[in-house]
Amino acid sequence: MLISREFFARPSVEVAPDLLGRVLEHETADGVVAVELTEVEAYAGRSDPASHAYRGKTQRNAVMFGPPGHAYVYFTYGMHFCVNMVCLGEEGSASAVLLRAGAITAGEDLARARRTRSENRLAPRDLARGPARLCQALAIDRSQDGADVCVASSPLRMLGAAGNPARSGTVLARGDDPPRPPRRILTGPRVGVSSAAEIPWRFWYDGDPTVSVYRPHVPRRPKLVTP
DNA sequence: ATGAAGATTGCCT
DNA sequence: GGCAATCTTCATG
Repeated sequence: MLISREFFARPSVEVAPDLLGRVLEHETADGVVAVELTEVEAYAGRSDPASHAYRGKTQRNAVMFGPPGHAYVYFTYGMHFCVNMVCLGEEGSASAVLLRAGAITAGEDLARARRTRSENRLAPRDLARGPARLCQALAIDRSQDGADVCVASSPLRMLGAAGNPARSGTVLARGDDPPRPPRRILTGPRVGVSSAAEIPWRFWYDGDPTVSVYRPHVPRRPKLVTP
């Protein structure tokens, strides 16, 4: 079941905890990989010093200023991609939710192949444990920037989870997972942000092994040049 | 034009 | 726990 655009047309702080347990699916020529979200972070946009949208609209963050239900993908540290879901706060607020981690629910072999660097076999919990790892497992890059996740024809789409309220009471088809019991959601400071670090806008499933480890922001030392 | 910092990760000691 | 990798974006001169 596809998630509606109205779902995303709320402040990101409301959307973020609601995204836990939802499934992001990406279909490419190689196949489908899906991830059930276990950790997210809300960014408020223009009013949030930690948001990429804080200083206004640029070429990079333009999608965040557009309609909700689209993917904002950015490139960082010269090698990593991270994906957000655009939400709606106040008009033009450019709020979004960063997808930080999840559990692979489909296409595990393909996800592992994309994530594998060395000979070591990655454990399932490590396939999408962290925002850049999640993108790598799903093969998300800047070409998915602006993708609409609310239409069935999109290669990148957001689905409701098995056992979510919309499906309770329906007869499960053979092979479907049974509904799961509700899970406790914890909240705390966002990972690696230098400003507004005290605001608890990170949400995750208590005790879930796929949730990334918390790290406070640490400024990197300037490159040292010795003549 | 130039430089510093970054919503991170993996490998090293 | 420390640090390098790697490059885009943004701010400043």
